[in-house]
Order: sequence, then structure tokens, then C-alpha cells
Amino acid sequence: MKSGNWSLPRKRANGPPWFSRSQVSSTLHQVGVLLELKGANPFRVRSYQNASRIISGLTDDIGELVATGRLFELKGIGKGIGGAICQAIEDGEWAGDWKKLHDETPQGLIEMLAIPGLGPKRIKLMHDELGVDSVAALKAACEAGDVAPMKGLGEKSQQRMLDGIELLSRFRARRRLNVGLAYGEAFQNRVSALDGVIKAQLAGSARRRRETIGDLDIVVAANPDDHEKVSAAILGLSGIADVKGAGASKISLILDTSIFDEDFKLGVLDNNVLDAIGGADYEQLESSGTIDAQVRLVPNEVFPFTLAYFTGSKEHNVRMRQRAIDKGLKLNEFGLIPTELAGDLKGMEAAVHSLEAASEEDIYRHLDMQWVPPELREDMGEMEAEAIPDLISIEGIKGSLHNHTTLSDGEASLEEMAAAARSLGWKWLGIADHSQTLQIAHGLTPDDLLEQGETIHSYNATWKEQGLDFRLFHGTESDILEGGRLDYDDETLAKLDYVVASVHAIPKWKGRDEATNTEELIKVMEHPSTTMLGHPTGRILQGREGYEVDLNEVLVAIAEMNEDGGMKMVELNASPYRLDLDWRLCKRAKELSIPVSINPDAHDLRGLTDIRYGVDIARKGWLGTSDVLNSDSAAEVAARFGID
DNA sequence: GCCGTTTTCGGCCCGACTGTTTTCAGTCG
Repeated sequence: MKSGNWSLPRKRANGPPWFSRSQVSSTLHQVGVLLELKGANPFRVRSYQNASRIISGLTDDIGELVATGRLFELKGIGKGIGGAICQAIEDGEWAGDWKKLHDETPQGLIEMLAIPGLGPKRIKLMHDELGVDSVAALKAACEAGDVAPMKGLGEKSQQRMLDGIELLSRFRARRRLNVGLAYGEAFQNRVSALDGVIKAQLAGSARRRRETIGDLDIVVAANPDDHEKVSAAILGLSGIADVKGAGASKISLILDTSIFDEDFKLGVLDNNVLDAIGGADYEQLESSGTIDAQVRLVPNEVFPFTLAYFTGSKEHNVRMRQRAIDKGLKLNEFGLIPTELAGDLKGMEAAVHSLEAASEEDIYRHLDMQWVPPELREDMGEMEAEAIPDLISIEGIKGSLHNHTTLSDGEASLEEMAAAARSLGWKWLGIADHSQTLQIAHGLTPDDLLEQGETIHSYNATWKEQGLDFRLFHGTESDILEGGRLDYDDETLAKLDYVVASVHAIPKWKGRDEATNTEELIKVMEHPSTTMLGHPTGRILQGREGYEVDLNEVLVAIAEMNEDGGMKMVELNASPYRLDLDWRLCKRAKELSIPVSINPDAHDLRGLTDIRYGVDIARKGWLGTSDVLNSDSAAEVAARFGID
């Protein structure tokens, strides 16, 4: 989940609150992991992980929760954890035993957790018995043959650890949504086409549209008589680099890029992104990449249960099982079984007594619930919600703002971008090239910018005459300069349809504290010409963390500006390298009635189609048609901008 | 560590697979 610095966060310059919500959440997560490595009671570990998730999903101000004592009303926050949070927020001091845990645990043990097939118990064993305290030390111990003779281990375990270390060094454990989905959809298509397969569907984090995906889960329905045949056919598919395990109902594979029908290509990335993810070497690495996949083979009548189970999330499943238990039912991957009929029967044997379900909808109905779209299954409010909203879909997208052309650092002309947007069925397109300060991206001078505006207006006039239902909007992606200023004079800005304000001087912003960054973002949003905040944290997924900022505070400030009839928005940057605004905060924007603008930030024609990842994340953030600017007609967008 | 029409200790979701065992522990999802 969280990566990066494994130390307790330092308190901010002025408080209380001395720490932010996200700092508290990641600290709880870390303490949970450290406890696990220490061999603590697994339920105690779970309490910390639970609390971490609860805190990360909060929208209320944490300082206020502590001050009012409402923190303790949250289910899952009790005397121990809640007390420690209060102490941290009010006094700026982390609990003594948390500090001790951090001090006593070697950094290397945490890194070892990333080795596939190696968990906290064995890591502790290696540390206690062999003094292993790093990935390198473990590798040396395996190569020296010190691991195999240990009790409960053997040659194969030792080799598995070496394989795991090799895999870790070859590729990072998680993949971005676009890459994970590309593998997943290719694999699903191949499996679906096999003889004897009734249906095959991607589950897991890919189906839930997490921003990164660890491995693929695919659920396959086939008649039991065909299972052996189907299993053999799957193992015979091209695109399989290795088979890690194969049982009667589960096959564990490693896929490589030969699963794709065509060569694996990344498309055009902007330099900012490319730098953060490792430059030109990255494409090479990705094109020789692999991904793990788990296949579950089940009879057709069991399929909905298995699909729901392996879609997860784990947290959602725990809540679902609990709900089933409350109704005298037992829910697992084989069925939903009345407890008195289940008795001591296990797995498929108990499943013959299951309530019937033709689809996931039926499972939820048996539990008196509305079907929950997979994107929402994170135990982030979906279990308590009175109604599940109608989520935005790709069909509801009529256009997007924040796209680039050859005038700045894009690779397609204005005309080409407009034509590509029309071919997607869009009714409008916004062009927002970089502003003058960003010279590395050929930021536009005021003259170039205004000339681009003239061109756009003349196209619009021509299309209107021709009766063509398409319109361009003219904007800029203005850099946010020192002191929260925009990058053009007010007179120039006033001639634009809209302004996306974004931070690009990332190192500078990362070198400052949260309060200053938050203040400057609010300042720039207050400028009358600013329409929306672009990629709000500047993060590059698996490349770099964003700058420190209290986005909740920024969103609240934007909402206040809108109270006076303003129409300020926030961007959900749809680039799979960004997906920023984070989905966890989309829900917050919705609560505050701030329109979210899903923007592909396209630098070429193919880049426009990145909108799909933005839609995925918007759905994950509970956004419906009315919450998203992109579902507006051109006339409605114009009205929001206050233009004809 | 959290929770409780179970008010105070006992339970906390559950199954497959692997490798090591000869009945089970560790890992994963």
C-alpha cells in the first residue's frame, strides 16, 4: 500500500494538529506491518491495518475529530489506537512503543516483505535464526545453503526464495492500471475462446480498477467434466512464461508480453512523466515484463460466488461474510449456505445447499443489498450506503478539457486532435497548452496563445455554419508560480475560455511544507480566471510521491468560492501515470458539490483514449453523470465558463 | 487491539496450494 520512507513522520511546524490524516494513516499501516514482522497476534495486526484504512477514508478534519472526541465513535478505533492518535495530534508525540518498533526493526526486513512467497513469519525466522536483515543477506544465505536445513524448510523452499528475489529484482511487484488491464483483457480473451469454457472474467484489483495491480485473477466457468480439458488448454496457451502451480481448481501462472497480439507499446509520454518513471529504459523494461495470474476453474452455477469472492476486496469480503453470518448464512467462494445446512461440510460439498445465484446481483439480493459495482468494493462506505449511485460510464463522456497540441509539447496538431475527438463521438474538446514559464515543454508566449485562440474561434464559426455539432474550447495549462500566481497577465487570461492551474516545479514544491503548498493552491484558485486545479498532487504512480498538501482543505476552500456562484472545479487527470485527483478524494469533491473534470492530458491522438482510466477512477470515487463536467453538452460547458 | 441484545473475556472470514510433514504451518487472496 504505502511505500517510501519507513520512519515515523516528523511533526509539522505549527500545530495542533501536529500531523495530517494521511500521516496518521500511513503510520498505523507501518506499525501493523512492524508488529507482523515481530510475530504479534495477527488480530492485533489486523486492528492496526483496519484503523489505517478507516483513517485514510475519513473526510472530516482529523484535528476536529480528536478535539471533539468523535474519533472514538469510529468503529475500529478504540482506547489503544485512538488514544495514541490523540497524543500524536495534540502533543506531536508518537506512542512510545510505536517508536520502539521502528527503532528495533531493520529496514531490510520490510524490504524482504516484497519478495513473493515470503511472509512475515519466515522473515522473522530468517532474522532470528540466521541473522538475515536484508534481501542481499537472504540471497547470500540461500546460496550458501543455510536455509534448506532449517526446520520446516527444505531445498524447494530455499529455491523459491531465490526465485522470489530474482523476480523482485526483475520487476516491481505492482503494475499500473493500464498495463495490468492490458494483460488481463488479453488473457481473458484467450481463455474465453477455449473449447469448453462457458465464460471467463477478470476479477481482483483489475476489476475493482485500483490504480495499480499486483496480479491478475481470472474466474473461469466450465462443466466439471471439461475441467481437465480446459485446464490443459489454459496451460497450453501462448503468453505463459512459467507455471508456478496447478491444482484441480487453481492454476498459478506467470504471463509475459507474448500474450499480446501485437508488439507491446506504451505510446507517447510527456517528459515529466518519463523522467519520474526511469526515462527511456522504462519502455524496454516494460516490453520484457511479466505479470502473475491466478486462474480459478469452477462449475457454472458456482461462478457468481467465485467471481464475487475473488473480486474482493478482502475488506469488502469480510463485511459481506459478516452480513451473511448475521442472517444465518455462510458466504464463501462456492456459495451462500444456510448455516444449519452447512454443518461441518467444507467447500464444494457444502455448496450443494447454497441459495441459488445466476449473477452477483442475486448474491447481494439474498443479503438484502443492492448490487455493488466492483469499483466500490473497498469497504469505504458501500456497506452502509442507503443507495448506490448511478456511476458515470465511458458512453456518457461528451468531451474533455486539458489536452496539448504541437504548439507546446504535444505530437498532434489542433486539427488532428479535434478530428480524433470527433471520431470518439465527443461533442467538444478543450485545448490547454503549457504556459510561457514552462520552456522545457515549449510553453506558449501570450501572442502565440492569443493567436491559437483566434484559430479556434474561426474553426468554431465555420463548424457552426456547416451545422457540425462540435466545438473547441480555448484554455491554458498555466503553471502555478511563486506566491500562487498564474503565468499570464490578467488581460490575456481574461480572453481565454478557461484556465487549468497546475504545479510543474515539483522539486521546489516538494521542498516546502504542507501549509505553504496548501495556501498557494488556494491562492491560485481564488484568481477569478482560474477554472480548475490540474493534477492536484503532482504524483507519478510508481515514479514519485506528490508534494505535501492538505487537499481536503483546498477542496473545502474551493467549495466556499463556489458558494458565491463560482464554478471552480478540480481535475481528475486520467493519465494512468497520474490518476490524480485520487479516487478516495473524488467522493469528497462530490460531497462538496465541486464538479470533477476528467482530463486525459493527451499529448497525442492515442492519449485521448486514456479518458477510460479517468472514468474508471471517477467510478471508483462514486461519481455519477451529474458530478462530472465531461457529461455536459458544449452549451452547458460554455454556460459554466460564462461564454456564448 | 477491537468489540459486545454475548457487559468483560473470547472470538475475530476462510479455503487452496505448497512444501514439509505423517498432521501442519506458511503464504496468498
